[in-house]
Amino acid sequence: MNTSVFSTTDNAPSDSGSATHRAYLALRRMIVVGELKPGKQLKIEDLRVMLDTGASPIREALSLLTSDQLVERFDKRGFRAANASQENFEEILGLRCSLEDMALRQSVERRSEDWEESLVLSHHRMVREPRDNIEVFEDRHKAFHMALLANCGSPILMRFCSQLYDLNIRYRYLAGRSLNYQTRDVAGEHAGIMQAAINGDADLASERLQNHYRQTGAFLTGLFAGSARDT
Amino acid sequence: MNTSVFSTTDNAPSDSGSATHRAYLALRRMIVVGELKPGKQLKIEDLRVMLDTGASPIREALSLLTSDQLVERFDKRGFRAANASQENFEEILGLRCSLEDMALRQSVERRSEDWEESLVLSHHRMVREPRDNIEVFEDRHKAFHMALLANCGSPILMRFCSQLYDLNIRYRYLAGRSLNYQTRDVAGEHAGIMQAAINGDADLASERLQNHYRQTGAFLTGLFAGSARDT
DNA sequence: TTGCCCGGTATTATCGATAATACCGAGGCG
DNA sequence: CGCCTCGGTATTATCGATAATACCGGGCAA
Repeated sequence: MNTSVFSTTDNAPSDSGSATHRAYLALRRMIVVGELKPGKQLKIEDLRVMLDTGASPIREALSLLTSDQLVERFDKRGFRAANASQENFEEILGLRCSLEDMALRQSVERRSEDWEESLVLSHHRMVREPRDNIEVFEDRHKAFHMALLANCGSPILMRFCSQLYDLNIRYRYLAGRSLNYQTRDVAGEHAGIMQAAINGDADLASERLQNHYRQTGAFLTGLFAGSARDT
Repeated sequence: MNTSVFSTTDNAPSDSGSATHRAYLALRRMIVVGELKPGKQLKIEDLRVMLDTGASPIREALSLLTSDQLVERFDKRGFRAANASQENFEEILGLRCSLEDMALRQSVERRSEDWEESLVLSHHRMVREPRDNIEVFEDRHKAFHMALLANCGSPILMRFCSQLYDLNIRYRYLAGRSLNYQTRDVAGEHAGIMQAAINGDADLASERLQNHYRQTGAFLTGLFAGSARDT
């Protein structure tokens, strides 16, 4: 299936791959961006109609998403979109910081020209992308962050990071894409991380990366306080 | 499905759960213990006959195993048991050391009476178990190691560790259960780790745990050198 | 009135059949 | 002689129907 670790929205034409793969991508997108709300029962029949496909691909896609932790399965009682909670969010944030720290340091340690170039490239693609289509911008954003880690030489670790990234970004969407990017100089943060990485300064790069995440994290955690939860 | 993180062989009666769940457990077992060799094509039809069930449960089980990294999926070309390689093994070993270190330290930091008791208990169950049925002993062994980490408070991290454990133990089976346990005082190592954990000495516990893993790791790596690979 | 039991209904899990696709080998062409 | 093309065959992917199961509400009894 999706051998590539990144990409929430595959760039291949939408008719590509199997029905299962299409369903997988579509459902993942819907969950990540919050079209399917946390805890929501995912009824096969509904989804089948919604995506205009058979029940089997849906089932299989949901199974796949289960292991991405985006869907929970209850034996004989169907599937649900994964629940969201502050604890869960903080767990994800913490793990992400730890694992990405690890991956980033390895990436830097083994840095090469190719890697540096891929960084510059993915960074450029991100900044070039206008913000009017949030979803594709977020794709670029993920691509950039994954590129930072991609040189770590550990596919499994990459996979974990990618998963965590998706779990995390979901909270960003859930929180509504309100403020956040406004006051901070996010672009500057990105550039700073990249520079440190290219310069081979793992400590600095990692520190900047962690700050980058924790700031967004603190912001989101704040929202949890006075949140009108809708089920 | 399997909400419990551990347990390779579920202890519930074998007819429990859905056909999918049964297939999942059975296939996982077969792959982990090496009955299905790395790289082997997993033909739906064969497995269907072997496990005496329908094709759908098999497909779904294979999908699930895909995300456990025990099965690889090739779109339109079916499934295979995951490949094994020295790099892969070393990657797993390294990640395992890092992640379990993290989890163990958190566990120790938050230690409680309940947790200490669960340690003693799972340890006892392991040592009590005679070695004549390797598979159930390995279950106990895993249970013990997972119990060490279980107090870390991070389900996702636990899941990762569990996955890595399975991936790793597979190599142990692949290497043949030859020597290994002979010369070393494995029992002593286990007890030592547990003691340090209970005493709240995270550094010592982690160090012992790492040694525990790396020794087995070095042993297995050695085997890779003069190995007659059978495909 | 309150609690329990029993059907009806909705939904999932599973199966068997069909359609789509890839792999392999034989034969033809350059 | 080697390469390419064209079926034949094996295998997968998908569908539609059926069986199994859980959820909900009405009716009965205490």
